[in-house]
Amino acid sequence: MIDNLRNIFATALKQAFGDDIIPVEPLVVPATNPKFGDYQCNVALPLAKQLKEKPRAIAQQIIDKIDIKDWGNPLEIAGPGFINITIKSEYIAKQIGEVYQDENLGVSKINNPQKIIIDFSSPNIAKEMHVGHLRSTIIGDTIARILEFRGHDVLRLNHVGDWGTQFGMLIAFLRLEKPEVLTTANAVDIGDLVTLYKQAKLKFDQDKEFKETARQEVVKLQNKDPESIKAWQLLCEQSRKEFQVIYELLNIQINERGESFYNPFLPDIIKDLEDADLLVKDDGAKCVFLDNFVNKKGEPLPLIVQKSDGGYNYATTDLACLKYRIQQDKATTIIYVTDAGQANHFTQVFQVAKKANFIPENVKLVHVPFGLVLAEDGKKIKTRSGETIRLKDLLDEAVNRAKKDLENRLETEARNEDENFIHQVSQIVGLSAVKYADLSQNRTTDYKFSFNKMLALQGNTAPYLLYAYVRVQGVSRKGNINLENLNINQGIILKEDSELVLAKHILQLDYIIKEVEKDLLPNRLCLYLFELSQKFNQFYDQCPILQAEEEVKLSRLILADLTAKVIKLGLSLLGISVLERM
RNA sequence: GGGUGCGUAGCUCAGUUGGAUAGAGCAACUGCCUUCUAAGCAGUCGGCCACAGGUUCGAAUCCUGUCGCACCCGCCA
Repeated sequence: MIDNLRNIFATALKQAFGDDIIPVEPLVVPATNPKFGDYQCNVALPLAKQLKEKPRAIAQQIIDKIDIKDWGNPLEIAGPGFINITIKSEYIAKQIGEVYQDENLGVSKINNPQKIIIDFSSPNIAKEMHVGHLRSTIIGDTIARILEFRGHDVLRLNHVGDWGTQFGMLIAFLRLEKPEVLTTANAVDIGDLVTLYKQAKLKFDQDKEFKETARQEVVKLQNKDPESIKAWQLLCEQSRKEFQVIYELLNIQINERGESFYNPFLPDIIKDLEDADLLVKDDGAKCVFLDNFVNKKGEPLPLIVQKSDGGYNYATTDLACLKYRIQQDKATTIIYVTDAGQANHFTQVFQVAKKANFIPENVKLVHVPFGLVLAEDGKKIKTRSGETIRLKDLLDEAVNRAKKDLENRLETEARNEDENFIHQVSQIVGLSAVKYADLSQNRTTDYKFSFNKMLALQGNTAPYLLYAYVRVQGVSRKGNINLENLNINQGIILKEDSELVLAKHILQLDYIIKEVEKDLLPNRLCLYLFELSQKFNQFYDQCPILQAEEEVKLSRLILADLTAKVIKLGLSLLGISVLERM
């Protein structure tokens, strides 16, 4: 819809002022206020300077070139020179019919699909996933789903922390304390592993002799000592299984390709940087000096790519990663979903990669940063004893609370439901509440985590959206109507205000999805779905469906069913499933 | 000290990239269930958009400065 309008206005602009006109983007946007119509074109104001004419006169000349009678009411010039566009309700009705029959609900596929890598989640081996991994995991997943839906070729990569000095430490410790862990699968669970890790760290910091053993263990690992590699693989396997539990709970698809994958390519990176004349030895470490990054004294800051002991660090891995993803995976867009604290790191790595000519013109590197999850008091989220909260515990609590809410409601409403129903509903409500609460915030800022707010049945929450969907299914059950078999041929009738408002909102799905694809802000999709649910509830309140006369009833059923379809699609893009009853 | 981000209603947050009288939700208060799930709807109350300048037809949005908060800053990731 909006694309059509933009084309119409672009053509009109050229007809009125010639091809040389410098276009102002965007040409058409949804109206900021319903009283200004459905869409508006604001270009006359900025063009005033360029054309040396009055804005209202410019607006008039644009209007004169537009033939509107098929789809809109006469265009109006308002205020200093805004052009207000109102779409005829017959045209809206026609569009609704088309969207209803389109399997993608009017969202077109992209013309030039890209190969996109999304790097997200990325927990560390031998550690448990905690709240900190929540945002990366679900934001990354949502972005992947949206880009896939638009037709891109998406590769989801889990850049797990599966390498580094800490493994030497852990393996050395286990050799002493729990050797069976290193030779048998499933000898400990992850919780114990985390405890052992902490003990190892303690010993590492206190015991000089142990520290040396740990160092030697790193060397053995790096030299591919079979016994050490075997131990390392067992540890990874153990963690992997634990991650999988979370991913299945959250319905996350992701391919593991950890840091260790890039080990063989690290020496080449140093060589590349050397060949590009970028490498400088400083204090024994090999570095690349950066532009626009200075230390306290105003001297350029280095990016260290090889430590003085010969070891590589994460900057090196990230460079190898970039090179591999571009050359081997043929990625044209690479997206990193990490916390905002790593913004500096990525600017630095991207800068060096560009200097080293790793990044061709057509490749886009995108850091998608997000803020922290805070406790309700605005401080860092922690358990009472001051430890980080395990992601598993957090999700379990959400589900348990959802279950309690449900059981309370069943009691007050004197409803009887079986165990299976209660389990399924609380599972979906609890998990979707956590996901939705996160995704509905603008990801760039920190947000306060509140079970009460996310599980609330009113407001911009998952349960509110789920309920709107359930209401439609309720109508179909009550009326004994199969929504799959509605006869669309009769056409849609939009007479009541709330019908028209709902219909117009449905038609914006296409625009919203494209906006989210562009700026990678899932909260905009959430807001759209929330407003959709609100508009549906208003319609539901004001327009009886089943009691209406036959033609109107069919039309309203289609509108309700289409709303449900949009909610279902929208939520699926957020990684959330719907319920038939709740 | 330098860098980045943030500061919007009592609370939690939007604000479509510079557009019209700044919007939601929660909380508080008032109405609406013999009618498709009231888990809803309608309404009232609530603002110096941190502060001060500047840019222009027009600023919560862009620039400069000040204050406050958070995060990052050479061999961890």
